[in-house]
Amino acid sequence: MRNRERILEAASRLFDERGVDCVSMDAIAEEAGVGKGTLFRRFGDRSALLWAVLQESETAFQEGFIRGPAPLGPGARADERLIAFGEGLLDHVERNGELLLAALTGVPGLRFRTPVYGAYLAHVLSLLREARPAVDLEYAADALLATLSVELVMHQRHARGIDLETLKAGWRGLVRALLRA
Amino acid sequence: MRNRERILEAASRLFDERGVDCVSMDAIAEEAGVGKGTLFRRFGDRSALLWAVLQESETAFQEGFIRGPAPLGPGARADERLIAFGEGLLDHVERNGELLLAALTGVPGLRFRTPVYGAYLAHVLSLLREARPAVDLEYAADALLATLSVELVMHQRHARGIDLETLKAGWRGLVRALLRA
DNA sequence: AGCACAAGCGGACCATGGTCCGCACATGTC
DNA sequence: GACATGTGCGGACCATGGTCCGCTTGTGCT
Repeated sequence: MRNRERILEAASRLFDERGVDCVSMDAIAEEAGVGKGTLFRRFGDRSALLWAVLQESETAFQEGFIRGPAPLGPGARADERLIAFGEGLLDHVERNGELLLAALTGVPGLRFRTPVYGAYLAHVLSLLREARPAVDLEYAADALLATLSVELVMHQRHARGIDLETLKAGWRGLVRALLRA
Repeated sequence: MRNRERILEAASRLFDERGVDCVSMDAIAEEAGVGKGTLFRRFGDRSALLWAVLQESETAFQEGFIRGPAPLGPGARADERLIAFGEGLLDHVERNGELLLAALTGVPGLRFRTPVYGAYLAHVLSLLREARPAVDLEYAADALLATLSVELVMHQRHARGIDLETLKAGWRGLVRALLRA
């Protein structure tokens, strides 16, 4: 079905023009020239539509840490990879923050049920197992990911005005402190 | 104005009966015997109404770590107080999770703009300053609080089924690892 | 008491995410 | 070509959070 593409293009266009929060589902349907029902039949809900728009960029990031070049991908030490993962995720949020934030808003806890969170968690957990810090690894993995949550990072960047490099430095410090343990 | 009390009581009653998510603003207005406009004039929005319902319990918790007995309140070492703070917050979420979750859902980033977050942040930051770990203190404070976020804790407890004691143990381990640095 | 004024209340109204059903059209069969 | 069947589309409809305005009610002055 070509409708799916038309909808995603219409949505992207409107998001660029007006910002994600100012685009209603009705507006997307109209811009795409389809009925509103079609949007919801194809995507289920608003959040899923936003994920679909993000998918390309999300896949690229995941490819990067699963199969890409070191230090993000395999080949570097676990501590270096963990640092690179956080820095990469911060960059990803820098580029796609608005969309990510909107995609996670609404249903509470959605974030954790997403396959994306599963992939991140599995990755961080496997790096922690390799690095063997003296803490509960599962707990630490959630804790580290919480530090990189879109909501927090967006708040640090835009409400508090902390610059990206400072966040990356904070992340490096945190990871090193934890792995030293 | 006695309306405020009537509304809060009606809301609490309905929340207990049906669960927070199954109670609409219209239902609260009807139960309280007031117009819907009155709800919004008094509280501004749904989230603020929920905070008002929570206020007593929230204030008690904050009193506890600001002025209460050690180790939660003043008198213990910073590391012990930080551990007690996290355990106390976990207990608080255990008791009020549903309401807290609902109160934070909706507006993204609301969590961080709340005076509650400000109070927690200031507290954690001051304990960290006292404990002097070798990390960026502001970054670490946000990171620690992110670990205790209602959304994450509720997910760990109810979707993943991790028990409260395990979370507390994880928190203790995390804090000790960080302060060792 | 009668009147002028202010406060604040109620519920009609709006926007938006999400649902649902009748219909149009494409496809397959004779 | 005519007809049966199924897919999937559109937009009316619903629920809910939030807004707004006209009116009631209480207050103070004469």
